[in-house]
Amino acid sequence: MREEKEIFGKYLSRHNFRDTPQRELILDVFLKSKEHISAEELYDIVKKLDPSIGQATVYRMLKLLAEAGLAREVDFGDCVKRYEYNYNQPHHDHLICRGCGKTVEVVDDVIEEMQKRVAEKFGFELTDHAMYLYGLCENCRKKRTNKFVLTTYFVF
Amino acid sequence: MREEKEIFGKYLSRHNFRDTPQRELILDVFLKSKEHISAEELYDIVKKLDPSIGQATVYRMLKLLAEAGLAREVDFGDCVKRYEYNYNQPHHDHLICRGCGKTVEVVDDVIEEMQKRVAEKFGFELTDHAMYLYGLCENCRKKRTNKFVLTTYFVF
DNA sequence: ATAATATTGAGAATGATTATCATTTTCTAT
DNA sequence: ATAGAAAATGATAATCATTCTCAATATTAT
Repeated sequence: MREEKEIFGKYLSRHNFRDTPQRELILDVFLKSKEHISAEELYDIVKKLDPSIGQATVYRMLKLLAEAGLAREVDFGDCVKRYEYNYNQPHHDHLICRGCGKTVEVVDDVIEEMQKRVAEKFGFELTDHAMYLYGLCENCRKKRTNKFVLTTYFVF
Repeated sequence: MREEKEIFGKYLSRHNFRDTPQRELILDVFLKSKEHISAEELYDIVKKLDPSIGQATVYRMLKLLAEAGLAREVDFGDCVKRYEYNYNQPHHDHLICRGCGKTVEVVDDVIEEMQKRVAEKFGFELTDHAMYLYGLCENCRKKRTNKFVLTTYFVF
């Protein structure tokens, strides 16, 4: 936590950006937040602690955090940008349940390696990737079996 | 082309949806379109052929096509829904150049298999996935090398 | 043909995000 | 410490893709 603040502080001074109480508060809240927080969700928490903070500042701050390498943008396909803590965290992708929305962080070295090779096969140098695996978790599979044995579309 | 229209026709009658000239025109244009077309792009073509067609109809039609299995939704991360032709097309993912936006359709059996296994490892039954590999194509790499030898961020 | 119902087009509404801009705050050089 | 330059803020308007609403129209089964 202290370390992250230092990193952010260095990022600010390196870019001639300024250290403000708003940024400090938002950083605090972000570091304590649960994974995959959206700007709106973060703003809801922040404004309880300081109602004078505007939501534009929260949006701006999340962008800064991503640029500083402390946050990573994730997109579960609903067109809402979510941010997860990214400092000293190993890279991972996401497994998401189509039934209940539960997410699991996953990583597989073979996949990572093959991605690099596929890119190279087409003359690309891989910079990054987005991989989201969608499925049904155990619970939701049980629900489906009981209620809709013949259903082919998963609509709960 | 005839086959796709039949499939769509069956889809309509199966759901008690109606066959309208608007739907026929939009289907025609979609089938002739190049890959990864957005609703807006499709609408631009359609309205040249029949200016009386509203854009809501195009949006509605793309949703129908996806439900009928003729189109597949793809999302390159810019929050614009794009649709690609999906009938009798083998599944594939996308490799996208961060420099110029060029896309390549790719598929790798090892990755596909490992995705299934990863999901199973966590008790999930994989239903589908989204995988986008981002990188720099050969051309854009050359540009970068020439102009910004020491740059670590790829901003063209 | 008719009735029932689906579809349409225009425009309003939405929802997340960004831009604008006057005001306030921070930093740096004195 | 303080002034002056530059950056940040908050309120609000704007944006953009998409969806909704609804009255008018078109399609289909009878």
